[in-house]
Formats: sequence, C-alpha cells, structure tokens
Amino acid sequence: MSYKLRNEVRTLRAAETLCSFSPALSKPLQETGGTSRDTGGNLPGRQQRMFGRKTSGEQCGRRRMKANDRERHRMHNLNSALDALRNILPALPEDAKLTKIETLRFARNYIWALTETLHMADHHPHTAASELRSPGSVSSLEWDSASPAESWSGTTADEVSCRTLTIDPPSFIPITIYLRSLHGENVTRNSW
DNA sequence: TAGGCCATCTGGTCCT
DNA sequence: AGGACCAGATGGCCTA
Repeated sequence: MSYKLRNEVRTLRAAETLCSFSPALSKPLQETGGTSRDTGGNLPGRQQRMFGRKTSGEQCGRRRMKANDRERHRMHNLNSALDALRNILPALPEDAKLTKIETLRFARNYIWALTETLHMADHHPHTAASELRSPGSVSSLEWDSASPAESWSGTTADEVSCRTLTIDPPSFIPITIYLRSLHGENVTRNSW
C-alpha cells in the first residue's frame, strides 16, 4: 500500500472515529466514554474538564467542541499548504511523499539552490549553466534535508540524510527552473 | 517491539 | 467574548 493511500485510509478512520464525538450525532464524549481513538487520554478526567465545569457544563462543552473543530480545520489548512508546497518541489518517486519536516527543510534548501543559481548566472553567465548541469557539482550538497544553517555554511557528506540519498535527485534541475522562469513559465512539479 | 509520523484534543496566551 | 495560534499530551498506524 502506498504511503499516500495509507495516510488517506488513516484519515478516513480518524474521521469515522470523530463522528462518535460529533455533536451532530448527539453523542458527546461523556456518553460514549471514548473510543478506540481516545485522543488526549486520561478519561474521564478530561471529560470532567470539558463538561463538568461549574459554569454551565453544557455550554462549556459546546465551546470546547467548537474550538476543537476550528483547530482541526486550521490544521487541515496547514496540511493543505504543505501539500501545495510538496507539489511545487522537484519531482520525487511517486511513493516518496516527504514528511512535514522533510518538506520544510527540502523547500528551504531548494530556495537556497535557486538563489545560488541566480548568483552564479549573474556572475558567470556563460559558464553557470554548464557547471550547474553537471550532476554532483552542486546538487549533492544542498539537495538533502539537513538543517538550514548547514546549507549556508557548507554541508558535509555525513550530514546528508539517508532518506534524501534514496530520493536520487535528477541531475541539477534548478537551472532548468531558472531558465524556464526567465521565459515566464509557471514551473510546477509536473512539468519537470 | 521501539521509534517515527500523524491527527486530534486540550488549555494557555494573545489579539480583535 | 470569541477566534487564532501554539505547544504538550495521547493514542493509532506503520516500518525496520
């Protein structure tokens, strides 16, 4: 089963479980006593906090559920943004969905690579392209998900993560992006 | 089985 | 007052 599919299944299951918490089903936590996914744990202590307040427990419970709903929505938005970010990063094998942290680090290093490409093109307009196109000249140093600071100060081979090495980046792509962007093309992952 | 990743809940804090 | 944001906690699923 692919990573993507697995996550979708997991999300669906989570959503199913969530229904047992849904006010729409008139089954508050208090009644169900939790499910197989007792997030937050320590029931019924949490129920007590959620619904057992001295000041109108029912109202408090409604507020809490609304807040949970907003938080869920906020996190979904955040994940959507991360997905969008993944989609504009260079192509990866279909199954190799980057984790959140990998996506952020990869994006930062990718931006660094693009910036570097621009600098080289500015200072060595005639040689930049050929240099950058040679595999390993620049790509191996920053294509990984090592921490950002290392990107700017120089990354050692040891700092390249194993996960990244398995990605096997194409021979240097950023120059292609740069050239395409010069022509006003909207470069996306699918256009590689 | 341990560890990584994830979704969710929760209470606190800040802002409008 | 209510919403947004955040970090900690928790439990499920998956892989090595």
